[in-house]
Amino acid sequence: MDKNFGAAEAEARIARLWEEAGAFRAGANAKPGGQPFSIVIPPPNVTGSLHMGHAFNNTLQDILTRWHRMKGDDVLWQPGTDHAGIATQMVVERELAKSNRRRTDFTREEFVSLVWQQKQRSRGNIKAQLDRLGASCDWSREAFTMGGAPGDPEAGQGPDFHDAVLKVFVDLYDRGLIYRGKRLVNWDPHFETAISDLEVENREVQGHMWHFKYPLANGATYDYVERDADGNVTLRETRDYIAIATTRPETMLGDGAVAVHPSDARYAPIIGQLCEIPVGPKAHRRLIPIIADEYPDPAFGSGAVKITGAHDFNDYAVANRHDIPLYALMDTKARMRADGLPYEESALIAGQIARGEREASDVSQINLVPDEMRGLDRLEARRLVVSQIESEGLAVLTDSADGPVPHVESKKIMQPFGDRSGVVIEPMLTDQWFVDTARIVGPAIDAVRDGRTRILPERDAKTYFHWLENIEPWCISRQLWWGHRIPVWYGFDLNPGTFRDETGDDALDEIELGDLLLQEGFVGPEPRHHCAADFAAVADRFAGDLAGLPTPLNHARVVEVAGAEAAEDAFAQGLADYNLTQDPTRLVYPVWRDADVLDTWFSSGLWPLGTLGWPNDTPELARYFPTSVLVTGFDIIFFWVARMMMMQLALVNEVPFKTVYVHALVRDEKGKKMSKSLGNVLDPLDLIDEFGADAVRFTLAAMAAMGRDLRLSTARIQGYRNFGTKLWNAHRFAEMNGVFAAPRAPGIPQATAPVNRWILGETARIREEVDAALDSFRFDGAAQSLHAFVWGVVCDWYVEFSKPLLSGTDEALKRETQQVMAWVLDQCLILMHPFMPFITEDLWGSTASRAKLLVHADWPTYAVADLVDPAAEAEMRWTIALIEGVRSARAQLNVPAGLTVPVVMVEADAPARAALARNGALIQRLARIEVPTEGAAPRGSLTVATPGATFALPLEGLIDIAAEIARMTKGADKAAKEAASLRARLANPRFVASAAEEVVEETREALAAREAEEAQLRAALARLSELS
RNA sequence: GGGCGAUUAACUCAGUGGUAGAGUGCUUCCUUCACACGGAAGAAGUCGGGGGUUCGAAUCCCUCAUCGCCCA
Repeated sequence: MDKNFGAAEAEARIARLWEEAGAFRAGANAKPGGQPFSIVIPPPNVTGSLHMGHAFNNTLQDILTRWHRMKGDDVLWQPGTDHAGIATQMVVERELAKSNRRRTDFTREEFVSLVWQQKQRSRGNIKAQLDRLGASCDWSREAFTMGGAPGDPEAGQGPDFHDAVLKVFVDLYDRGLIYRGKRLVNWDPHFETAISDLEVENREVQGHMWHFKYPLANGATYDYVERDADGNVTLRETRDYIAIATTRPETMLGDGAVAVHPSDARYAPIIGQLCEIPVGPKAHRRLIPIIADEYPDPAFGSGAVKITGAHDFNDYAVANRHDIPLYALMDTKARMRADGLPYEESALIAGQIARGEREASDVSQINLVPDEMRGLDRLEARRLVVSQIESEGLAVLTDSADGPVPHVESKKIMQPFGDRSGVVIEPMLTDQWFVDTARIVGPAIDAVRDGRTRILPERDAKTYFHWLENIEPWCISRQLWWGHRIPVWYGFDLNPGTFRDETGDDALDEIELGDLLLQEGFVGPEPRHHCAADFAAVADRFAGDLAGLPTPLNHARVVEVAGAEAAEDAFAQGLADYNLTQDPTRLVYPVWRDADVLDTWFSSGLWPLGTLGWPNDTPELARYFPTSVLVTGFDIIFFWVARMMMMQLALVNEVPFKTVYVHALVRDEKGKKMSKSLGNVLDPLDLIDEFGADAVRFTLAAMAAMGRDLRLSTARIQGYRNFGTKLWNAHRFAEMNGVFAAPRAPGIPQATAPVNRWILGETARIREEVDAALDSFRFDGAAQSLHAFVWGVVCDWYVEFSKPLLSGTDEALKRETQQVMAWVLDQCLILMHPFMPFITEDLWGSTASRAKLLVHADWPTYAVADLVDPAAEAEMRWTIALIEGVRSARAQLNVPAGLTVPVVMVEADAPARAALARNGALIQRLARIEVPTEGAAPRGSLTVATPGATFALPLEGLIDIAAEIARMTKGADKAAKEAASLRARLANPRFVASAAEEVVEETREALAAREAEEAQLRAALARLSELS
């Protein structure tokens, strides 16, 4: 054997071994009747690459997966990737940009096909990276959240996710759980799409707060009075304006009201009055009402807030409460609108609405952006608005060194940014599709409350509840090209009105057609829409809609066109053709499909069901659903976990998983969250290259304390790489000593020597510890126990103890030790395998001929009760104490390390004598002493005290008596101090009365031991002081 | 502003009622026939401050301070 494990060479070789054996296939190594154990991987972004968070996440899943597989459970770890709408579209657009091309240079179909090609190119990344990590997922079942969608070159090879997603949309739509509405949504002006509030990152940035005056209508005035906390008047003046503060002056153009708090006495006199927005051409200044609402904070700014319902979420709520119109000011790129009615006309209509002279029904054509600002960027418009107000003297002034100046505060403000685009998000009034989450959230809350799904750590259940209990409608439409296109088609809302086919000839002549088409309301203002999984189904619905129309319009052929404009043309063309030919087959009813796609999370919300083949009734679905465990980061509890819970419960009325293990984040060395936009992402492959996958995995597991972020340091990884080497060299030692060559009986070896009986017991302890830790998802506990056992027990002690036995002359003892060591090392490999799969599999294969790969080895079930021999354990503890005592004394007194010294047993009780007799060989070797003789302590000797015995190392002349006195005094003092503390505790009657009996007993024993130790050391000290 | 969490050895972190632990680093010694990615022996913490509950508190409660995260 080499001195080190060659990770780079071995990892690839072993991965191939597993692959060729189909070792990770669903159900591999399952015992007859094995319990199902299933995990779905949190699907990584298909065009992405794995960062440390993924490495962490997948290491934990793999540990659980390998552990259960070895236990003989029927295991499935389901892998796959996510189509990641915006992110993937962005990757392709960025690629195109390199050759100066844009998405819009292509048709939608062409572009989507480019994305599929990109997906083909990059999806191997994820698998290759997971393979490097040793992730034992069943790649034969790889799934993709857009599998089977139009254009998928691999359609039919995996689960048809597209089918499932559309089915769910249609199902929820039919149940009234999905609706379309014009709502204020977060709009990303870079990607020109709506995004959900979870995709918005609120960041504090440096901003400004401007203070402006809104003059009261018709020059009205009021007494403005400010009071201090005691009610004393601190300011009284007559004002003809109301002051507002804003961080976004450009939105003033769309103001619909000024709001004050109903309790705010300062403004009570003017509630209900009108005031003037101080921007825009003077001739068409708009008046807006001053209203009372709970929203404004009287203590903030002036206490008065301008209400711009179409551009702020808080204002939107106020506007809805007070029926204030929502005037949109910006286009999809967040530039000031240039469409709609001219400013003058818009201002006029808005004024009529404000005065109650006109209904505020559809205000979308009203564009209150003054002509000179139309098309400007929002920030340019802001500058213009500010300068206009200031030049007109309507800014609130404040004193400065140069006299009064406009009051502009520099302050930190919270601003929303798109988490992908990084641009400032604009609240935007648009038509979108929503899931009525309030109606499906109940079962998701109940399932966790009643324990059908358990969230670990428990604290994260609070986050889950908090979010679900305050859930907002979920905007699921995205204005993208890459994604599941919404299965909704639109067509004109045609109404026969009062038209009758007077001629009764089931045909329409030119006059009749004219009567029909020109009558008011023939085409309704909003298109009709129908939802179905495909065009054929939806065409039937539209055909049904046409039934009420006069013949032959009621038999118009439903055809699909690109959009509303194409539909107008097609419809007109059909009518014209019919009119010319009277051939009813020329009549068409054109419909067009919704251009939007679904939020990626809508499809990944189906992940557990969809990957298992739902809606088909597959054997895997029956076997592995609900899944056993979901392992995921806390940052997507809302995004994903909660939505999966809601969706699976809404669809099949079952929870998607029984346990959710929520892990913390892997942070960078500064404790910052790793993110693509920050560019501080670490590549786990670099670490694997440097230290090996086993070391990286073990480190992550050892640091996986529940609910706490981990900061990865390479020093720690290196430490666990060394740990792997340690394990390796223990095997190398065993090989050199014939351990693997010796004949072996199956099962747990019989042992007679205390050292062998002892290590069997220690192995049983560690097996129980590891199982208990993994049962409770304490990955760190399991890793640390294994580390302490393999290094601290097996390598430090058992291997050392074995040396004199393996090289000794007692052949029976030698054979026994070889067999026990072979077994113990096998147990190390088995128990370590879920954590360090590569090195253990390699050693497993190279140290014996095996019936099965280690990945399929049987996980042990032996217990402490079966294997621990208390007598052997006590004896070995004593042996270790003696060796450590001798070593410590030697080292502290600078006895040369290589020198074998004589030893005299000064006193010893029966157990100590027995232990010495049975373990003399190991003690002599490890402590470097000669065969002990019995007698009084010679002059000038070192003293070593163990429970029940005192030994002396006669080293007169070699040692410094004063140093020995100091050492002994220190030891005696320490024992005395501890004894005193124990004595005090036992002297307290309330301790004896109220503490558990075994605690009291332990304390008594500890006291006795300390007292005995002190006595031994004092006696030795007395002898020493005679010398000096 | 609301919520959650953290504060333990020089560093990174375990440890939820019974004598303070790990990895790395540090000191001294050892190239002893598994391993220098090693061995042996050490030094090192008033467990953030204060108060309380308890026979007993790093651990439970209160409070303060500092830091972090999430939400507004």
